[in-house]
Amino acid sequence: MGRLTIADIAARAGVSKTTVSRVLNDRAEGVGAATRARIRAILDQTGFQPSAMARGLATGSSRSVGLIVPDVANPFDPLLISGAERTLNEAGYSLLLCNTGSDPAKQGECIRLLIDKRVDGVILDSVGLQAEAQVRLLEREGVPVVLLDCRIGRRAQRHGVFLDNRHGVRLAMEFLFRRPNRRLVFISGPPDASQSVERRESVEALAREWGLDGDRLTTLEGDFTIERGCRLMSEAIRGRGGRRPPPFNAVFAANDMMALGALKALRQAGVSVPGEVEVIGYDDIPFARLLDPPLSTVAQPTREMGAASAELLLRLIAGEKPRPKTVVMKPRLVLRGTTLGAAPDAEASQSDSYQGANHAEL
Amino acid sequence: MGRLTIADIAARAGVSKTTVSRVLNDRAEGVGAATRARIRAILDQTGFQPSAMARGLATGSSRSVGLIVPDVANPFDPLLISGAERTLNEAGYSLLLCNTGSDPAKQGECIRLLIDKRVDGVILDSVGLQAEAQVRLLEREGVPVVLLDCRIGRRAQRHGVFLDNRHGVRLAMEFLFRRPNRRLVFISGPPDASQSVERRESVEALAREWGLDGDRLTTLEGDFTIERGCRLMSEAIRGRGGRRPPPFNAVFAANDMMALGALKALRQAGVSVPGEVEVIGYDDIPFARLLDPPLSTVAQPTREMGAASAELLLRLIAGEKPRPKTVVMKPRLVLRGTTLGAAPDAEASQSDSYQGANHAEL
DNA sequence: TTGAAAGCGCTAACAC
DNA sequence: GTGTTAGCGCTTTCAA
Repeated sequence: MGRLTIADIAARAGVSKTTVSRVLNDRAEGVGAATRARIRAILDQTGFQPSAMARGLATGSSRSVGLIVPDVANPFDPLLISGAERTLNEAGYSLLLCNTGSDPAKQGECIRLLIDKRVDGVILDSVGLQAEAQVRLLEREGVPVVLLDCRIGRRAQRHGVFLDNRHGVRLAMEFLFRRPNRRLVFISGPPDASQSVERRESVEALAREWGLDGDRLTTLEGDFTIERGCRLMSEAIRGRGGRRPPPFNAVFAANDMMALGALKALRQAGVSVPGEVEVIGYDDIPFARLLDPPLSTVAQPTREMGAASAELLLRLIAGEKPRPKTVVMKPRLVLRGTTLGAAPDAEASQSDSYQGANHAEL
Repeated sequence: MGRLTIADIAARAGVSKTTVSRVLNDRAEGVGAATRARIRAILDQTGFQPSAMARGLATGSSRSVGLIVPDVANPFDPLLISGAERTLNEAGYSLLLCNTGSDPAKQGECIRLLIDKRVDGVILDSVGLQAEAQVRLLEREGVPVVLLDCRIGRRAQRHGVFLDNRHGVRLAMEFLFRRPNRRLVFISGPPDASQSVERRESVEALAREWGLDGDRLTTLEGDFTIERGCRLMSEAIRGRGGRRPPPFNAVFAANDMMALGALKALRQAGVSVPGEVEVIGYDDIPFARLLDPPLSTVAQPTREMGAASAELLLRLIAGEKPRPKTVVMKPRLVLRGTTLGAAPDAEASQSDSYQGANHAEL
């Protein structure tokens, strides 16, 4: 092919590479108006595109950032990605996407890959406990890191964008316990996901605060999947006998997928939702509102979180030392069809759309 | 920070950069066993990561490819991405993800960006009619392109991975018309998406072939969104009067989103599905099976298509001239709860999972 | 088996 | 305002 280089342009314009470079980078000074125009013309006419690699090598910046997510095919991650991608692109950065499949080893490989691509920064929506060491690898290389929706290393004050899970849990719990005689089943997430841990601990804290005994609150150990949510719920319905109605009247799942599974189990058992049992999920994945009945859930401003992480990272890359170091977003409780006293149909929830995220900074 | 360079390693090992480079690249010859071991040790110990940019500049290959999709947040695209990402990563390539938001202008920018990143190839799941010119831009630069699930420029024989939409439509139509007295509403997609056009033309071809008159087949102009599917369906139900039952007993939507909207409209109108009206969608997005009733649909092996596009691109990058130039995948008809005489519940459709994609090559 | 030197395409001091 | 000269960190002939 023999791609055009800056030298070719310089030759055609009868100037030096430096001058072309100055035009390319829109430097105000250093080039006369006439020369500039002439070079511009040649640039347009040839459609010359300077090599980002060569430029990166010379400047020490690749103008790209890595985004590591557990699983693109999750209903959750794409929103994070799209929020981040947009913000980054507008700032002239491109996105190197890494999918770990929730495998810590693959996550390590991704990080190494990003290091050798010399990304200017990394947004990490991570899993696993090796993450701490992996992040340190990046830090050692001087690569700014923003944690996205995951806490790593309890103590370390790292930059990050998080959801206020304590608040989210409180919203759901206060709603479910708004009336007396509530008996709740909480389906928790896996113990190795930080969001899951936070949500579970928040439920437990509230239970202590309110003096809930084992009769009022049962916690089931889930894993964020539909199947598990479904299985746990069928077992809970059957209880020790096969009696009906079920020994509880409210379900709170640590994510929407498990809530979905739970709904399925309830339906199969002929339990009416929300009549006999109210159900609240967590996340507000796009399909939550499409279910029948549409799922009531703790909504997180996912896309905004992605965007916020990109903004934070951009500031770090620019060399700022942002205080505060973390952005904590507030979840909202969205009541739809799986709870009582709320819009029974998706139709009525047109006003569901996020009304601008709350940025509460710590 | 002062990152380590190959020169530092060379100095520590008391050898030349060349020698280190040879070890780095696992060249069999040219380095004695002892030296090699010594260098290896230093490499591990320092955790040295060579700069992909410098390497790329020297070799002329960035070992990265661009993937352009309309919208990550679609239920459809993530599967394509994950299929492609995996294959590429295994081959040592990383993925530059570009989200066009279905905006042809943004798509142009993405392509320019990828060119100046000097990606080794591009996978394009495109939109719009300017695409032809944009692709030519890449071709002019000598960048291999694989079209993914989109046809561009009717005549040009470009490399690509496609779905056999004619076959998919036939499967659905033959099923729906398996009994006499069927009156079908076909909800088509937008006229500027190639898949949409193919599906619509296939329906029309079949209608001619079978001599279906306007009484048996009504085509509605949709746009692939839930809302439009819902609105079109409610209008169709009301028909010219407000009579019930509706003037049709089958609905075929050109994608699942519109089928979803149609289901909602039917439910709101109190029409029983599949009792009074059978519904078939297209795509088999992950949530199709989670609906109640689970959606019958024409399933495409989305993830496999992503993977296939990556494989094809990899071969092009390797300099092969693959014949055939295109891979056409076969869709399957998945009968679930919105059609009669099939598994009425998602539970029964455990065997739904793709049984290996059919690769029919043209 | 090893190394010296040139060069990939660009930017950035520092002249002129 | 413009050009010269050095690199950026690697690979790759070509000699030794």
